[in-house]
Amino acid sequence: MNEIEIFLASKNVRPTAMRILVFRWLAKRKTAVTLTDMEVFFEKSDRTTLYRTIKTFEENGIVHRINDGGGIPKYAICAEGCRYGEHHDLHLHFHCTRCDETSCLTDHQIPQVNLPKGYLVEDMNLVVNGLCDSCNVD
Amino acid sequence: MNEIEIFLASKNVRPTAMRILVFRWLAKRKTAVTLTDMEVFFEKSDRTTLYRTIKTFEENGIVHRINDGGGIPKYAICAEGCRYGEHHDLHLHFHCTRCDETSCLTDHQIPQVNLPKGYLVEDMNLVVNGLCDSCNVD
DNA sequence: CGATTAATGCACTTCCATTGCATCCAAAGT
DNA sequence: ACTTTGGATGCAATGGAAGTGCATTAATCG
Repeated sequence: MNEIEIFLASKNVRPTAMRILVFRWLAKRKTAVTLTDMEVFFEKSDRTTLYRTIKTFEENGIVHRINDGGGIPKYAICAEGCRYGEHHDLHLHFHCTRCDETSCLTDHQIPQVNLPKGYLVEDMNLVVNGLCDSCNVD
Repeated sequence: MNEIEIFLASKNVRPTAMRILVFRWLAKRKTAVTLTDMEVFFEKSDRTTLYRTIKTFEENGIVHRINDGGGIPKYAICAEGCRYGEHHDLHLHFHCTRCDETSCLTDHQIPQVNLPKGYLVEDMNLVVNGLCDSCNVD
């Protein structure tokens, strides 16, 4: 078993060939991907399989889903220590309005916010829209 | 002309009967609504009309679109001084995971965030998930 | 009152997510 | 090695919601 197989197994995900391929591909990406991105790259395999693969990953704390406002969910590999329903990815997400790429700025935590009395925080999601460093070059 | 008609006209939106009804309804709501919510309430009128009504409102700074992570956009009336592409609604949004209602916490601004060099901010969207005061009553 | 422009309603298309079911594969027991 | 069993995969179909084209209606302006 290689590193990826061990990792998947440690997350209670059976390391099938497909899952290993998908994970390896995700790990190399610097920005979050949509299901359609996956479908384009893995043209040999079925959309449903990819859909369920990423869903399994999400449910087992391997990736987190990002909603950057575009309406289509994107996925990126989690930081360490995530579990389903208990993700530790309270970093902010940056969505570039020019290239439409969304990336995790894991070094940038979401600042503390105060809420009105009676409100209980479970999770937070901060998306910053603008120009990424690659596009901001006019 | 009543108050609503004057307001719509001031936003360069012709105050038709439909639009006045929709605006009045929106103004009474404490939480953001989906297109489907509107469709259910205004069962007499066509979905497309409601769709275009809310779109017109959005384009003219009357409502803002909220993406609470559920994938389905929601809408709420803007604070004063909004224009299209220049919304002043950098407040945070609270999404209750129990009742699925989303509300604007206009008193709570999004805290300042620092970004890596080269990144240009155009807009921000902070959604806090958790239990609202009504649901947090175990 | 007629002409012009915008708003509305209906039908249709499109885009994805999601599900049902049959098949395949791989692990676990015999 | 064979069988059994459950999960993984692939195909087909469903479903939900956004969006578009076009004909019709309503409203404004001269």
